[in-house]
Amino acid sequence: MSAKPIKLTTDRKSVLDILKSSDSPKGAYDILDELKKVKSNAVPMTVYRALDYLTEHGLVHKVENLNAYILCNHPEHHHICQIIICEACNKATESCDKELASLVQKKAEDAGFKISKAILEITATCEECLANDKGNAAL
Amino acid sequence: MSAKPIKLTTDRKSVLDILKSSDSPKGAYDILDELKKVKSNAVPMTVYRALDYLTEHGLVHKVENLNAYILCNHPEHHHICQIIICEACNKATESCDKELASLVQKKAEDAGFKISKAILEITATCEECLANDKGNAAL
DNA sequence: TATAAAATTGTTATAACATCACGTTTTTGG
DNA sequence: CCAAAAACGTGATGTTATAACAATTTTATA
Repeated sequence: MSAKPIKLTTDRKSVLDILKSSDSPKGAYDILDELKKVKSNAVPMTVYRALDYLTEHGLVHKVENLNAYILCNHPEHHHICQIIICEACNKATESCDKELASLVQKKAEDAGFKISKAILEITATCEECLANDKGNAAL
Repeated sequence: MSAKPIKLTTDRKSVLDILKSSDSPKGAYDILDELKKVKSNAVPMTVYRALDYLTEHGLVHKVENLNAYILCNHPEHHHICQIIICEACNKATESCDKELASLVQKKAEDAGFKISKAILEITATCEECLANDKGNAAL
C-alpha cells in the first residue's frame, strides 16, 4: 500500500544526517566537507546525487535563494511549502500553511496554469534577532 | 518629491533593453552574449553590476529557480510579487496579487518575522501548452 | 570653476555551484 | 542464476557569481 518505498543508502543517510544536525541551510560543498569526515573519498557528485534523490523524494528542500539545502519537516505530505530565513541568524523555518498553499493553488488555476512546483522563500528577521537589534539600536 | 532617482547608464540601459526584448527569463551569460553585440569589451562583471542595480531598484527580478532574470512589469510599486514560469514554453508571467501578498505578509508577521524580501516562484504549464499537450496525448 | 568625494567602469583572477560522461559495482526482480 | 536497473567511482568540465584594485566619470558644493 505504501506508495513511497524510499531507499536510504549509506550516502543518502549520511547527507540526511548532516542536514538533520543543522537548522540553517547548508550548501552542497559544506555538506561535502562534512561528508568527507565519514567518507574520505566523497566528491561533489556524491553529494549532488544524494541531494537529488532526497529532494525528489521530499525529504529535503533546496533553498533557491541561497543555493543551499535544508531538511523537510514533514516529508509525509506534499504541498506547497514556505521557507522563511532569518538574515541575521540564518535559521530557517519551514511552514506548510494550508491557507496560503491553497490560495496559491487557486490563483494559478484561475490564471489557467497547472502547477508542478511552487516555492515561497521569505528573507526576513526573526523575533529574537529583532529584539537583539533593538538593544544595539545605538549603532 | 520623487523618491526614486534611477540612473540608467549606458550599460544598464543596454541590459534592460535586452531583458525587454524577451518574455522568458535570461541568464546572465546569455545577456552577456547579447550585450557584447553592442559593447564588445563587456565581461561578466559588466552584466552583474547592471543586474544588481536593476534588481535593487525593482526594474528587474531574479528568478532564483532558474538563475535567470526578467523585466519587472510594474516597477512603480513594491510588493511581494509572484512569478509563474511555464516549463513547456519557458514564458514567464509576473503577477502582483494583493490578496496573496498580504496573506504572506500577515503569516510572516504572525510568526514574528519582519520581511525584507519574499519570492514566490511557480513552475507550471500554461493554458496554451496544456492545450497543445492534449493534442499530443498519444505520446 | 576647482576640487574632493562618490559612483561607475575596466580588468584579471578566482570562487562557488553544478553537471557530463563513462566505466564499475551493487541491488533487484523474474 | 541471470539480466536489467539502480547506485556509485572518478575525472573533467560547465555554469554562475564575486573579489580586488586601478582608472575614469559624475556629482555636489565651496
